[in-house]
Amino acid sequence: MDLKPATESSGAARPETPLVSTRGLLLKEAEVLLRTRGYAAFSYADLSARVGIRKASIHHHFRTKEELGVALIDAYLVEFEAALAEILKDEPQALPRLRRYAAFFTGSLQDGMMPLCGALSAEAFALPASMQQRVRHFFELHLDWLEGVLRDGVTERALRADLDVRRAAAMVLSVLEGASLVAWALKDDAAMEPAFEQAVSSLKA
Amino acid sequence: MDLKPATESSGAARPETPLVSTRGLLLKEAEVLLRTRGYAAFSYADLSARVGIRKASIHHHFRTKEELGVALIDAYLVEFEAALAEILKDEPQALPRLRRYAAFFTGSLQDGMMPLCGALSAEAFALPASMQQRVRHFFELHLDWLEGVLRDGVTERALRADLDVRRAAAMVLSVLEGASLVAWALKDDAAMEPAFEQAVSSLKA
DNA sequence: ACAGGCAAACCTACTAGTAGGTAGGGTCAA
DNA sequence: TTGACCCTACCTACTAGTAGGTTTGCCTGT
Repeated sequence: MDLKPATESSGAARPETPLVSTRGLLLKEAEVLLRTRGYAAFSYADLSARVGIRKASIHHHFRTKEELGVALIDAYLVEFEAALAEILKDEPQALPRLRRYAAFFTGSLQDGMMPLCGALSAEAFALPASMQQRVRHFFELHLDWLEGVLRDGVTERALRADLDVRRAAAMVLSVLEGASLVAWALKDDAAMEPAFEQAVSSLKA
Repeated sequence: MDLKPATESSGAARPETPLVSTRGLLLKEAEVLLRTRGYAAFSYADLSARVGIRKASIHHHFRTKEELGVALIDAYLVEFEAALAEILKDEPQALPRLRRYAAFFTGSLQDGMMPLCGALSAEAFALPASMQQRVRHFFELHLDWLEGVLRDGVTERALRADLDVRRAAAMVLSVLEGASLVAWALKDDAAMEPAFEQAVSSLKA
């Protein structure tokens, strides 16, 4: 169904990998559903309607819903780690790094979605163990990255010398996840950035 | 099934309201399910198993799941408003008031539950409209109350004179909801209170 | 160069199980 | 005798997942 731009000009080009793989489409649409409705509240029927293949065909790519969920988080995690690394490369200073980090959360909301792990956390207890484990790993990744950024900020004297970087990292992550949650429920993200800036002001030297 | 302590000593006492009404039990157990699994992921079957009446009998008390959900939030809201009023009565100062407020969130986690509206917010989009509306109202109640406490804190000179109280209120709510979410996913609430204190330190005079 | 094999990808048609909800009847206290 | 409360038995809609067949295109042997 229209995935290939025209019916054929066969011969010349490499034919194998399509521009967007069905698997990739499934992951993308499943992510949208997960980040708007939650894991329990989205179904293979929803997903099949969005992607344009039959429900049963999803099972060809992901044997179970759990496997889809796990693949989804794993794919997201890879992208996210790359994005975090890029921030470190682009921005030398702690405060601009934190603002770029915060932009992930504000950007999600502007796209009409919850942050992935924020969406998953609330129903963590009802999730398959393999997914719970990945959500935990994801948060620990955030906390480790933030801790590093904050530590650099202290040595660079942009942040308070007496800062407990682990606790401060937990605070930054919390305020952004929480602000996302509140903004999502209120359908109003105006308060997100100010809340973040207010919280970060407690870290400054 | 044992709801009434003994078979009867009829006559003397007012017999009408049993010590724990089935309706009350349903609300209580539904709240636990909602705050641990989420709205979509708990069922009338789960609830009936916990309360000890048949699934169909739940419909005698709550015609629909939505009606149960609404009643649950409304009941919670009444209790919560009373608790907030009591803080204002007991504690004259802003910072102790905020700490008592934060204790609602840490207390929830220690009881093994998410805060009610934190649990609901993530799947807000998938909720019936009547419940979405009440979640919004609940957050606005929080924000209004916090705003008042912070404003008093400013006049009492415990908090910074230049504080934007509305933004600061959003920050306090966010950090607590977010810290709950992270603690819930990590199954570790040790970082909650430090994160809160760190955030609040940005408000102090 | 063409036949045959093969596997990826998708389909229709189905399953068992569970979701929320309904119909109607029994019990018992006021 | 009414009505609150709870029951058994049932309904329809939908869930994730399965069985088995069709299409498509690449790879290989002759």
